[in-house]
Amino acid sequence: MERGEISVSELSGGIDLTTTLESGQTYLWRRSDGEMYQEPPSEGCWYSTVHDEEVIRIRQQDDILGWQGTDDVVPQIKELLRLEDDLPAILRTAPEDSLINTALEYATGLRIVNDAAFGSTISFICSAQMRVSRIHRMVSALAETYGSEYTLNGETYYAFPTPEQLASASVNELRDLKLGYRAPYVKETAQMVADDVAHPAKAETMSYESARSYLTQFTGVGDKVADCVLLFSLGFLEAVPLDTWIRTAIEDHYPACATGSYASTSQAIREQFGGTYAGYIQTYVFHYLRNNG
DNA sequence: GACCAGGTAGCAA
DNA sequence: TTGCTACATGGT
Repeated sequence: MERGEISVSELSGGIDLTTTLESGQTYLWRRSDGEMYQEPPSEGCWYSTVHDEEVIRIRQQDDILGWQGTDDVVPQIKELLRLEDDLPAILRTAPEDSLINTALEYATGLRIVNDAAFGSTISFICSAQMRVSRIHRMVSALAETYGSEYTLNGETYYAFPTPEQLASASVNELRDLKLGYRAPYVKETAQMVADDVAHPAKAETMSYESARSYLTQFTGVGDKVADCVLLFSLGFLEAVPLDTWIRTAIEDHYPACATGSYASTSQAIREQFGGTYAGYIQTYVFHYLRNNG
């Protein structure tokens, strides 16, 4: 096992690891002291994931990010947590208003994540009409049931299943994991990727609008889920997913942006949030609203 | 017991 | 195109 440290003060804008990993962007990490979201992490507990066949553990203690891995996983951590993003420069592109100012202050150190595309896609298919803690439970169940096992320092970790592994599941098995009506969506999308009909990662090099449209060919992926995948796994930082929270915020704070269709409302709020990094701003606002109603 | 949660597919007009 | 409605499940 390798281990090491990353100095938080060397990151532009720093990071708050718990806020970043428990703000409903990613469901591919787990906490060593039990369930996420309910209570703050206990002192010294770790977050873990399996990425590209390597176990990654990370924790934050004040100004230090401690990490452990099957190898030197610093490059993977930098990529997954977007540690190279210049946070102050990004947040300066946001317009000044009371909601945004409050949200930016509330979630200091929040970074957008960069999950693997397939796991992100399935996670957000599962997210339909579901609270974040339950999405996390569903995704964890998928990993433990169909994912490959990895060992680090005597502990077992589960990778998110490959498309082939997930496509081997029956709809009834997925329903037993409490996926509900999302079960056939997950099955069909996994099958499409396994059969190489299409792959979410292929959207990465497209224009934003084309990429969103491309992703909606997967069963269970509509405009909103597509925007989540674009923002949280494919680097489209302008994507603004219109979920129930953001729609409420639009009605309350930016009524002029509520222009009817998803596409036009999305474009209006994207411009309202400053364009290029609108998705970053959206995630701060979402996190603030979800925790403060 | 309603109501709601990071919605989407299918179908009618 | 736009506007319904059904769809699972668990927490408040």
